[in-house]
Amino acid sequence: MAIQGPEIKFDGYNILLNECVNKRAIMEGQRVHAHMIKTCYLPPVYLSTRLIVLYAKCDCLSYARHVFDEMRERNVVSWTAMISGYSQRGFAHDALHLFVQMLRSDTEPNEFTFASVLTSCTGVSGFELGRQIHSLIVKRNYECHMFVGSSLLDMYAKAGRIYEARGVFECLPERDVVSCTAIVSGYAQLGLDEEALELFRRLQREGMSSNYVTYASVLTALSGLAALDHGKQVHTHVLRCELPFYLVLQNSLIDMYSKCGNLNYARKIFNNMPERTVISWNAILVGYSKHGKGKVVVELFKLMREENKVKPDSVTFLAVLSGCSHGGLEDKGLEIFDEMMNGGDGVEVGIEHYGCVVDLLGRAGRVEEAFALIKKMPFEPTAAIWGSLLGACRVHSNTNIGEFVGRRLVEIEPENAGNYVILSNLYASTGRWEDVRNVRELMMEKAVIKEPGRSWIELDQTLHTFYASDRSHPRREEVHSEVRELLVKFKEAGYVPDQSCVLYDVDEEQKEKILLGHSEKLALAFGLIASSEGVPLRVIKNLRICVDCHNFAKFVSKIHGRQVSIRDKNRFHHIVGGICSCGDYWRTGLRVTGCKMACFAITAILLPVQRWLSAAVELQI
DNA sequence: ATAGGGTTAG
Repeated sequence: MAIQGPEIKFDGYNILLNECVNKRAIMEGQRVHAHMIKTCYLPPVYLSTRLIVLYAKCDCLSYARHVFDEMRERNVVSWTAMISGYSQRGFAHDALHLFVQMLRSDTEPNEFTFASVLTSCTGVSGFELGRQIHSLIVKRNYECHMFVGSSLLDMYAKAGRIYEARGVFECLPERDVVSCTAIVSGYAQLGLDEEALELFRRLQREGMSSNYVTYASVLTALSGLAALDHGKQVHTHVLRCELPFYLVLQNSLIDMYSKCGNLNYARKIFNNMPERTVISWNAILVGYSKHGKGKVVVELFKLMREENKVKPDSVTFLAVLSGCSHGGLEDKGLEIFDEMMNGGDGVEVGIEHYGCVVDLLGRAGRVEEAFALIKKMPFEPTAAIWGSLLGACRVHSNTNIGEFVGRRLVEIEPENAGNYVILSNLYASTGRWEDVRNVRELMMEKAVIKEPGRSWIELDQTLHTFYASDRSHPRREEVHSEVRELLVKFKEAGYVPDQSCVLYDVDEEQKEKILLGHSEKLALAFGLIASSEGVPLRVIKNLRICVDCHNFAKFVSKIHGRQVSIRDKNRFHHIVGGICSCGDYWRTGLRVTGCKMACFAITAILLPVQRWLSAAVELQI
């Protein structure tokens, strides 16, 4: 590009800068900038604003800010350009700070400003501020503006206030792909998977259009439910649509297939990708890690480093470390952690990484070392980290450290009933009945049960959901009598109920009844009666599976010759012939009984027409 | 001249 001379007019600069913005040509932009400074002492507001946009888009925020600070006057557009520069690059604090300064300077924000600044109010911490900004928006009558509305509802959703988000959405006079996607993904990101899918289906019926972002969100919800058949439907559908940014969808599909228990599909998609981002690698690594395939995780990670096209990030290390932990590769995990500590790949060691290593050491029975690591790490240990160590103390019967950790946990996380259970079982194992009573009393006083236990199984494209002691399923009578029959059969084969996870202080018989009501037993029993012999059973559980149900599942696999896979909150358990891929190591889960019941069935994610189309296409993987 | 939704981890 040739710059003619000092006689060039302002609109000439404008055209040049416009080109630079479109091409993200930072070098050329800087030349134009330098030329401008030479020819005019202070450029007009709109030219400086163009420069701000250019620098912000090219990730040179400090240059952008410099231009902004040097401006002799600013208008709403220049303020907004700078604020959205910060917002889009993730500098939420700077964006908000500047927004407040803008208000102080008596510049009236417009719909562009609000849409942009709300992006920086994400998370629970930004929520209060977000609400204040909401009131400004209401006063200025921007609430029904499509861009502002989508941003606003997204802010509420990300702060966990889904009802407020839905309220904003319902008030929008018009809807488009973005606002619809925002609300669907809001539900999905909060783990309200059925709600997300139900809303998606309703909006589809009402004529919403979808793009790759929409399908990515739908796949998130399907991953959460492990709804494999529906996931395949969406897969065939997006293949037919030939959507742009297919890479993002491939990332989602890798995650979906691995969370639905189908690692082979996930791997095929990964292998066939023409290009991969760090998210693609992370998704497949996490997949293998959750399935306990530590060796594959390590091999893939090696490949990733050798290929050297994509840099590992902190999530990569999380996946690799937890892969080593679940796969029983302690030494390899420690080696990788060492490399991290020595700054090998330039990834900062975060508290989550320490958490993985604590888990890994604890699992290997190296409880003292795990404890020592917690004490010397430069972070305040979280409840999750103490909890992981407590689990290790339980498995490896380390009463000394266990007692210390248990007391600590009960202090910092008094609402979590699971902690009291482990602590009291620990006391019980050494005959300290007085302490057992005290802990139980404390539990009754302080603990709250947050999430009811729940399991589901997918058969013939329908998700059958069971809550603890469920009596709502249409075939409940059959299911319950099947569980009772299984109990008798399994006992003859050597099954002994393990009551250590039962919270309540009741007699043996009562405890056995509670155990039998556990939702995964109901789902397994239903799977046995509702599917043909030899069909593998795939059960998903929202919490961690308990020792007893794990054992029960082993008997299902052994006596009935079924492959059983159970995905719990933490990982997959693949059980064949009575042996589980997890090697019988996990932290105890918390059970709840007598809660509300429901039976949720979705039979199709896409509209009938699209379903018919999908059925005609073979999956191209 | 300035604007909104998404994919991995926790």
